[in-house]
Amino acid sequence: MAHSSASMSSKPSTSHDIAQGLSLAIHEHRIAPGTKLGEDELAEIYGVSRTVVRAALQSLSHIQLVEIRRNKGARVASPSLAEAHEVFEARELLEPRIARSAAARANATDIALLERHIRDEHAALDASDPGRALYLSGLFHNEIARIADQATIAGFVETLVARSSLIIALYWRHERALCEKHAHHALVRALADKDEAQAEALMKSHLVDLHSALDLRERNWRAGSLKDALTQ
Amino acid sequence: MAHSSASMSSKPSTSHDIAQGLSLAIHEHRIAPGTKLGEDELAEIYGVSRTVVRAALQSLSHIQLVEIRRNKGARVASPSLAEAHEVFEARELLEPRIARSAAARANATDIALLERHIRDEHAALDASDPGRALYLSGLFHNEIARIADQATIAGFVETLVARSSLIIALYWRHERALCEKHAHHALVRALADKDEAQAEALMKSHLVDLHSALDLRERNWRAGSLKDALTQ
DNA sequence: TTGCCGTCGATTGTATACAATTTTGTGTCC
DNA sequence: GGACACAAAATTGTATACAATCGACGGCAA
Repeated sequence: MAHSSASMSSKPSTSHDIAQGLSLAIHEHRIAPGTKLGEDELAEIYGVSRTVVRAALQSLSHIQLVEIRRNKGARVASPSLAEAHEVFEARELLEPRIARSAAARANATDIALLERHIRDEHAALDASDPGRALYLSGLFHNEIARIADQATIAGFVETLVARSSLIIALYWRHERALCEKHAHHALVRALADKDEAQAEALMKSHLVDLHSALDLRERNWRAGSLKDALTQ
Repeated sequence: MAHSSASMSSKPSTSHDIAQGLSLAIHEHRIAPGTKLGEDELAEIYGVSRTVVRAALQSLSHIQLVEIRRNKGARVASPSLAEAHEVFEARELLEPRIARSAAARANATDIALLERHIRDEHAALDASDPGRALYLSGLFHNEIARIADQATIAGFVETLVARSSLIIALYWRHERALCEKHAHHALVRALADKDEAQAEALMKSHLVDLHSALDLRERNWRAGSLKDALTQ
């Protein structure tokens, strides 16, 4: 149940742990897109050999959270604007369908879990931790995909949500407030009512909103210190 | 340009080469679902160390062509019937949309390439090489996704096509002949005519045909010798 | 015979050592 | 002062060595 971040010298982290830790740090915007992820550096931080770190980085590169170039090492991915639009187009294609299936299958336990996610998200926002709120918001979408019981598409959604986190870090318009509170809540209502058409429509419009909230100008930030972000 | 299969002792294969070689062998049904892929075995075959083989296997596990279980090694994936239906449902969702985009963007070069694919496929069938024909048929779908210029969805399609090859190995009804000749040819015509609606409809019905040609009973085969398949 | 348990062999997981490549720094020449 | 060339350092790629785990075989007791 522990967050299993770095600096836990007691347990010998596996490559999965490391991938999870890096993924969380990227999701919560503690590591910026474009940051170099040196193998020795990570090996030292997590107290393992480069072998394990390499496995973790390869794993993350497959879901395009990091970009590995031969003999050049790994960096946190930095999606172009074109890629950003592609990702949201893909989400607009997949997730409404998933929401429909989820509405047909959701039970009381699922609904309770989703409501809990929303509560946690609000708590994170109140605690001025927008990074964590964003991460939980992503989990919310993943959870709906899981409820739909279509592991294949759910896997795709997971990678799209992950990449969305990078995209938001790069292209989000800060002027526009987080309107997700209402969208997510309404979606859960539709799922609870088993209203498939409504769930599909709400998901679609929610994603279109997100997509239109991207900034078409230039990217916002870069780089950042790695060890600080990972060792809390 | 070489096929870069195994037994080419001249070039020091990279992990990408090995993943490609294994992938091709699986696509062409020279390696059956469920086959054990021992690290030492592959390392010897390709003349590299286990390090490189492990990287290749991990790579293939991410697209679910092989299944890696901790301390148990890697096997060629063996999708369940439920997974099989999931894969085709996902394809029915993604590929018609992709076909529509491809119709809007296809140029003369693209059409020529697709027609060449179809010719190669026929040639393979005439040469009684159904494995290669199946592989080329998969390439055909990948190529359409590439033409649509949506790298993200194209990547998804690629993994779905790959898994479809496993599914066909396990659940294909042999009684039903390869009806793909007409379907693929008609699809290319629609793309050449830039008839988006027709392309979308044809792709959808083509996939539904494939899906309905799956055998709901039990799996067909298993195991098989590895070195023979890889060393030609 | 059947079931259990311990040892042994085989296979995978991890760490370390070495080779190859890229990057960085420095000195020289124009 | 700037550009090029070369050398040194740092980083990644690959191979090998060692540790841990799993599975099979065989002995022993019930």
